[in-house]
Amino acid sequence: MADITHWADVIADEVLAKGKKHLVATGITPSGHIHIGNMREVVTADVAFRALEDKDADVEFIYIADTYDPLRKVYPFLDESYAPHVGKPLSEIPCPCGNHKNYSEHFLEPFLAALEHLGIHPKVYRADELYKEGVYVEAIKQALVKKDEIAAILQKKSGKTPVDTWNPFNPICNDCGKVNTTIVTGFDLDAETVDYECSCGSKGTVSMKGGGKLTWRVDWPARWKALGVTVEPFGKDHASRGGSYDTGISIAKEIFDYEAPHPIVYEWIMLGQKGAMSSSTGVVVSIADMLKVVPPEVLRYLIIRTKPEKHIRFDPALPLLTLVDEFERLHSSDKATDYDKRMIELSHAAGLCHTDIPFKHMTTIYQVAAGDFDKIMNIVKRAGYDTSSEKCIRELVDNVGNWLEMYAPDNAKFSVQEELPVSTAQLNDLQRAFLSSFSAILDKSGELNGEDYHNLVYSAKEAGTELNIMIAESLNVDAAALEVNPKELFKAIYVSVLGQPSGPKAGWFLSSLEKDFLAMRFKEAAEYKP
RNA sequence: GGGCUCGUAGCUCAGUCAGGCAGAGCGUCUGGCUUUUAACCAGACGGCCUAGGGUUCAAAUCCCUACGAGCCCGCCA
Repeated sequence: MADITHWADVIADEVLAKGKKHLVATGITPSGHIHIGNMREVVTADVAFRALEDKDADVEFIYIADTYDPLRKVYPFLDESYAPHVGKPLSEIPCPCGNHKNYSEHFLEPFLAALEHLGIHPKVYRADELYKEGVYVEAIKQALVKKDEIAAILQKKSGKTPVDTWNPFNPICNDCGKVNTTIVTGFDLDAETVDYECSCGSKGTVSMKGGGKLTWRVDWPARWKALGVTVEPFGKDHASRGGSYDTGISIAKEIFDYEAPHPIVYEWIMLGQKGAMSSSTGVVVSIADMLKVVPPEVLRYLIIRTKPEKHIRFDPALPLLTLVDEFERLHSSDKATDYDKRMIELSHAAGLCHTDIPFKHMTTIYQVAAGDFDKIMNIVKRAGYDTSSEKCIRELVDNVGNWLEMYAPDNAKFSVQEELPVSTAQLNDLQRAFLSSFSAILDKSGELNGEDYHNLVYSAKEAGTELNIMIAESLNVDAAALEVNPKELFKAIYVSVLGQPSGPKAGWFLSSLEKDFLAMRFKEAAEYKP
């Protein structure tokens, strides 16, 4: 298929058909750890933003943290001391670790840091500040005045009859501090105040500036109007008929006289085989954890390669490596199509450095070197990779080390066995003859580099070499009749050292180990009879 | 009880909007690299496009129905 347009560019075209000036908005409630499911929203918004920029639209990009939402419950990661705070706005609750200004900042700070790494730079707003600054005052007034109209819209669209004390505005109780336990008893448009009664027994008056918030379904369209939002991605939870986007369209138009933003509905990210990512089920991979393991561009690519309305199946184990691989190939491929190039372009996160060492390959180097950076650098140099930027290599090494520790499946790991592996019992006579001869040669030779080792192993099959003659003698056959398959020899090496039939490139691998250790180990293996 | 999205090679997915020969990567297999088994290169294998019906000269693509997967609304309006 020729001329495949990336979804971001399709969206940009659709949006541009409506006008030239745009505001892309995204918002997340920082009620808990912000995970890579949430990341989809932000990356989706950023990609739409970039696509619009590329088409010379007059476009801005904002992120609104819903810091004024109430704490819904005591989440599993919170202790019971949070029970009295349930119902209070997140921005008014103490920080779990004590190092941040409040509860929402605790979760927001690492997330904003992650955004930087991902090359996403929206203008950041906090809902509590917007309310306190009075940005919502006009909307609150209209909502209070048109309360019944709003109720009618909600009833018609979502099919639910509101209770008679319902009000689009929820005052924050002056005494108990909760936002979901109050009812509105009156308001004064000139003084910009609202009267309330709270289930805690308190009665009082609050300001429209920071004294309460609009209920979510009204808050959202009010925000569109107040800030001028024209494009916004949101999860499918808001997207169904009767859902908050659906009611938002009507409320925006009929109450606030505003056209709802262009929707970008996205699906959830499924974690491995475990189902949807969700804080409540504990199926979560935080963005911070992912950034320890892969470059930010790969995370962007994960989101970008899939259309928003499709699930993304994400598995941080081996499939993640495949993803990294795919990205690296695409990045350096000269066969990339325009579509591929566009994806790479959109994946780009500024200020990053690249090495030409494949991630997958580094997992081997890392384990051969047992994580020792100097050894890793030696191996990398010997292999002829670009070592001009040690910093880049170190970043890669850190990622790989974390991946091995956090997500690598056992079959991707190997380790040099302390004791002779029992599987050496399976070695055949040729393999034993090879190992004992190999060991003897190692004993009397000087230091060998990777290539030496490599050549030495292959010399076994060439008539007239020392190793070839020794093997023939050991097997008591004529050297001319000796047939040697190097594959078998390599297998013998891996089994003796790692206890498994395959392993990393033999030359480098052996040269990274102590020669004396190898000589002894191969001798033991050759003689081992259970 | 309603609604939304998805279903294409062993795996992950493009292609569906705008109908025109069934695609890519990974994996597997084979071969090459005068031979670094997790490097690299080339090739091959691999499909009832979930199923059934309809529209059409022509359907993975549009329409209807069923099945499967995931999710949402109804509770916090």
